[in-house]
Amino acid sequence: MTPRRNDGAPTFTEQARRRQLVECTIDLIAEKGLTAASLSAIAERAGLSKAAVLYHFTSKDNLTQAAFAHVLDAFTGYVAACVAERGDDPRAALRAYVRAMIGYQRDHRRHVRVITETLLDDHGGTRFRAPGQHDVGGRGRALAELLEAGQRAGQFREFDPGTVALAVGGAIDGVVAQWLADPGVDLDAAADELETFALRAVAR
Amino acid sequence: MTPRRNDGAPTFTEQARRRQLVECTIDLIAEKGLTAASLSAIAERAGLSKAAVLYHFTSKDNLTQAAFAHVLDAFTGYVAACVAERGDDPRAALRAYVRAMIGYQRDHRRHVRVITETLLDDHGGTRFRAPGQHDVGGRGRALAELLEAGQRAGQFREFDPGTVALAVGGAIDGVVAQWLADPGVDLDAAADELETFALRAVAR
DNA sequence: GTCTATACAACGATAGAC
DNA sequence: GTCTATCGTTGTATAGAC
Repeated sequence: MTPRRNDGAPTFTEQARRRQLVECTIDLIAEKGLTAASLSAIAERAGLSKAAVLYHFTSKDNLTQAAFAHVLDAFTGYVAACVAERGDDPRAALRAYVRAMIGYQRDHRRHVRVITETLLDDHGGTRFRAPGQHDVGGRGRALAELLEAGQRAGQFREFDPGTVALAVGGAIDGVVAQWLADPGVDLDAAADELETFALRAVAR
Repeated sequence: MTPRRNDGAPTFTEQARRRQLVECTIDLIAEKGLTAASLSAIAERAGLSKAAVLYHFTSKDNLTQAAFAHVLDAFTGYVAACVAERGDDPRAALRAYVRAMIGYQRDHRRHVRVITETLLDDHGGTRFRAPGQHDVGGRGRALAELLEAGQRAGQFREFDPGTVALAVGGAIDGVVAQWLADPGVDLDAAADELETFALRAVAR
């Protein structure tokens, strides 16, 4: 009965509708926040009824998670590609990571808003994660492995890669969060600062 | 009419009721999260009706902000006191800051939960702040001034104190957030790691 | 398979009686 | 000062048209 179980053979219209609804949801969350992006508002923008939305997505949470995944995939994909380009040199890779993280968020404010809003929606637990720490798709581990590779290459000092990865990710999030709250700050200058900050912290 | 304007001469019962309601709110948020801490639930625990709660606090947001302020004051007070003890030596002060930030959050999980839950409640804007960055009471600036003092004393390298303060605060938040999500991690070991991480990053 | 229509409980908020 | 009664809106569930 429920078409969401029919993952093996999704209809054309089903696929198109899901994409459209995800798009509307992203727009609405970016514009007015998660709570203001009610099912009614999403349905109205998409031109259907509330119940029609719940036909394609079992719940509001289901829909917002789909929008979240869509946006996060683009984010992690971009960062991973940037880092992979400089995969040979650990120091360059770390710099590329910092620049990619900040550059993407600078250029995609609405996507960032969706990520934070969705992440911060309490999923019934204490599991609060800032954007830099979320381990969807193993991206949280990517930085830790980058750091570990640098240690093996003898370019970074001794430390626990997992903990330092959290620290570096958190440092980036902290600076970006400030920029989100007050776009007047010079994010590119902060990125430079952050680059040397991270390199100094892990250097031998 | 509304007693909340009457700040000059609050009734005894008024003060007591407000304190009681704030206490109930803190407990409920810590136990079940912000959304689950509905006005009905708070009223039930306090032994009054929903509307009676809204008499003492104009809105739910008003009440949760009061609980937030109450809890945050204790937090910032503790950290400020710890740092002031080592105010003479910038390096010791920075270490004290890191230890105090982590130590308090380790020992007061329920308070931390209230802070994050309240902070994350979207107040209609993009103003997302992680616990370490919030500038209530000028605590956000405290770290920046600490760093600046270290520069003047010639013990820290050249950098923008504001940006690096955000980075250090974010690094702490990142590690603590991971511990909140998975209490299995050794937070004390992470604190050691974070101490040298921060010192290395700002050293000449 | 896709959708409209309708109903429901719970929420935050308000007005007004006592 | 505290309560009851009520309102509009939210997310969700079900029935049934096409």
